[in-house]
Amino acid sequence: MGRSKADGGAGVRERILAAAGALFAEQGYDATSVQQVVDRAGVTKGGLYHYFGAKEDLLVELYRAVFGQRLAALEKILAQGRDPEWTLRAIIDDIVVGTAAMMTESAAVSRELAHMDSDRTQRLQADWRRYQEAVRGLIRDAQAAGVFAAVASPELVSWSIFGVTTTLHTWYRPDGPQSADQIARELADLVLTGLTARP
Amino acid sequence: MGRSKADGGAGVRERILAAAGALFAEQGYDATSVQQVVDRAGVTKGGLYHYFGAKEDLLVELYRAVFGQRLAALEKILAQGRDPEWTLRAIIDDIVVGTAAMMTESAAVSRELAHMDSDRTQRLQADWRRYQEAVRGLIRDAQAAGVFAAVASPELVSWSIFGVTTTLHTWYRPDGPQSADQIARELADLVLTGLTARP
DNA sequence: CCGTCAATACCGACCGGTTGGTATGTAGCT
DNA sequence: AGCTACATACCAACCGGTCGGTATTGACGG
Repeated sequence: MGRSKADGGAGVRERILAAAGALFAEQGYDATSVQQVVDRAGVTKGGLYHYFGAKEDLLVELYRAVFGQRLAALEKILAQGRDPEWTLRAIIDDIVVGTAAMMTESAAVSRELAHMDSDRTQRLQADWRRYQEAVRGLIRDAQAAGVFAAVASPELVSWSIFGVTTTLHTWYRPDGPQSADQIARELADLVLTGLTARP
Repeated sequence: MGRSKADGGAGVRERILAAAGALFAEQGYDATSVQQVVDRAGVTKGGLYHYFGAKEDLLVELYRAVFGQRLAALEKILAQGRDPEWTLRAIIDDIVVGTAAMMTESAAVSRELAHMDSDRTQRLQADWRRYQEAVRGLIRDAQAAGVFAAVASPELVSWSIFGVTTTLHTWYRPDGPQSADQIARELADLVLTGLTARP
């Protein structure tokens, strides 16, 4: 069995992560056994535990892959210092398109995030809360400045946005009638029309 | 009357269901063992399997308790035959307040619904889809009649509403600053302002 | 009012199978 | 020789579910 190079093209570590992401998205974290992951990745358990210390590390790594990009994009958007309407639209666009681009991994992470509470995941959840607080702050400031109407609290608005993206995997299909760009634009239109409508 | 052991006064069946709902919400369905459920309910495994045929039946029962009420309320609202704005507002109010009133059970169900695929649960998911289709149809008709603006597709609007409610458990606290009524009103305001704003 | 019997409610030890994780081995490169 | 990168074999713990048994209840004949 000469399988040393040019196997699936990707490295073993990446194959394991991809298999884990797909299986977690399909069946859930707990319902997926380590054996299933290594079978799909075409390696053995020894191989997996060579690269990862525990099953939970797979989830953490997936989380980093998905969320690290979002956080980096957010800071880039905020750094531009543009008006609230443009900024919120850019955030919505990034989170929808970015989530759609890594659908399986995002689905796994958003579905399973809640039942991790070990020390390591604590930090990741803190990052996620920081992201949300940035969005809420943006809305709060714009409402205080009179740019956005106070139809709804910053909390409610931000949760509407995140609610759509965390449940995106239950209805979005890459080959469906609506593209990710379209969804992002519609969501931004709905939210921003609500926030900027004149009485 | 002869209660043998210290209990909450409720029947064994109800105690088991309540314990299961709480544990599923806290840890997830797969991560919760039958042993944990019976420990919290103060009974034994034999007792649980006297009332329920399988672990999955607990989820199904919980689902019925949560969703049956929503479906009944929807039909009552639609039966009134009022205008789309009033109807959509009533639906949003019911789903938010109703979900908040059974927070732990709703959290368990909405989180775990995705990875059930046995025959019995298939039917329940069909009911859920019917609920969604009713909301989408309402929006679609109102948009066609010119009552609602076409800022966003019926699908996107409906998913915004359901996205908030299925993620409600991650941020709503009964003793928090915002009551369920307030959240419902704000969500309805945000959505309906977006849908009825004049250009 | 009592004794009997059958049904119901519940117990707890137990089962086969699966789980996450590990100890040990080895092939190839440096 | 020593290190990395995996494979193989294996384990203790735990899983959902079963089963033979007991305590409690209620209907009924006498």
